[in-house]
Amino acid sequence: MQSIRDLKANFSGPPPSSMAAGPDAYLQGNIRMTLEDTELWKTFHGIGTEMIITKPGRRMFPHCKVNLSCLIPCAKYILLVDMVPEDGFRYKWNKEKWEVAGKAEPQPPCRTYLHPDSPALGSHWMKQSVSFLKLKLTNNTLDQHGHIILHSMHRYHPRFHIVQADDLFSVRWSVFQTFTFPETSFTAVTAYQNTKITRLKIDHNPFAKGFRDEGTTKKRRANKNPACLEKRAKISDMLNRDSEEDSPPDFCRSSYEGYDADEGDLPKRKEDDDAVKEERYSPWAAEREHSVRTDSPAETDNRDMYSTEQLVPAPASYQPYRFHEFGKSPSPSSSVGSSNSGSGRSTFESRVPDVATVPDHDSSKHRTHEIGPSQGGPQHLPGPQDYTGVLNMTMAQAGKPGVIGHHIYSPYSAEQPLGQWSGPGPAQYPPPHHLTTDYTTQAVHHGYHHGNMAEWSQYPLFSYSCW
DNA sequence: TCGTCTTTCACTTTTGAATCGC
DNA sequence: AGCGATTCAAAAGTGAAAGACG
Repeated sequence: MQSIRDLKANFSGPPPSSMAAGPDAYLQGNIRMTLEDTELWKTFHGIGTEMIITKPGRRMFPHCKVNLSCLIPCAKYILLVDMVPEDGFRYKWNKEKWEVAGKAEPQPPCRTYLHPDSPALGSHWMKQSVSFLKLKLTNNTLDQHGHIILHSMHRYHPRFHIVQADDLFSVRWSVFQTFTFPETSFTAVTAYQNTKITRLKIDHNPFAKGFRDEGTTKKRRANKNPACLEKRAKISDMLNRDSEEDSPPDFCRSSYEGYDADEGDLPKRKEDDDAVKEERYSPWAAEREHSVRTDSPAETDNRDMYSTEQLVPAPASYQPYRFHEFGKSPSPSSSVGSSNSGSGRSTFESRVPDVATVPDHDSSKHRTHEIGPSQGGPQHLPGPQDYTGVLNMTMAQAGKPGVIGHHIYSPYSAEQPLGQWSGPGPAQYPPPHHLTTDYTTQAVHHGYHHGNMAEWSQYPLFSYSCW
């Protein structure tokens, strides 16, 4: 097997898709990932997607659902998702648009969501769409449920990783392929700011059916609380006015208008989807135009922001953005490049070696160093990717003799109650549990790997710092 | 102290999985 | 064993109150 270090050289520049493959995985470079419900995502994105985050954790809506193809049917893959900050700013909703409100908070412990089916054969991943429905977002930095921790009023986008690996242990030796989709970026909030987003969510999320202004529910609500209906009418009226008259040029209108006109019939709107100009109508456009922050990534073309992430082949439904303008990517690794020296290393470039060559260091120590608020302030951009978390998950074997002294959650350890996670965290966060046992890669317990992988999906895989 | 912004919590409704009975 | 009805936990947004901050 080619050493990862050797591979590094291969990624000193934008790798052609064929090169995106790792050792023994030449096909990886051809992996295709397409986002499902892109129309819905684009509709939200056109307005400025917001995702509620709560202490107990909140699911995303729309939720991430992807299709994979060009995997090796008989090879095993692991699928992961993490959230990366779009930029180093905190935002506020002011007068119908988002504005920069200062520097971002120090990044909370970074967590990665492992798809419960992982690892699974390529054929398994390809036979149907892969849903991340159960992925939850929280603003609770003390969260012990493995939810992804985000800061409110900050912007993020999900990043999907697929790794060819027979088990979690071998992840560290594998090459990650990372995919991002511009339309999935969102602002984490504790309460919806944009009423249009609220409306969209209500009309598309089955669980929010009860709040729709139609059918029996409407009558019931009207009877119970006329004031509520009145308010809704107001909102509705406001929305209409928005789209009809003084809709600010910087504010999206087309997508929502179309939506309003044909409520709950998304597929039909597809025809009008050309109207969904994510760039042109996104509320973020306002920021790009009016924000005093000229250095805000928001000012760049949205597509560029993802370019460094893309190793994506070009799916019909979504054209990935390939490597260009590396330095502008909000992704941790690429940001590092731009912040450090402007070298503009691609995410992929940095990631590959990081994954495989990560030393068995004390990640908690490392972490404190990396994430701490002292790290040059909120604007400090993501540090080098530290994939020791991947090791952490392998640790899993909890309780098995072995390896690295990483702090990890161990569902198998009697000493550690389920729900304890172990992402090495910065000083301001609760100290991770320390396993009394160490691991070595040889300590892999095969039985474990074929056990309930789903349990691991709730625990941090990547302990790297995002900032 | 006051005002604004953000977060939290109780509430209502719907969904869907689990359970029970025929 | 299979099917339909029922139960209940989880998930959704609302709106008011509390908390944080300048």
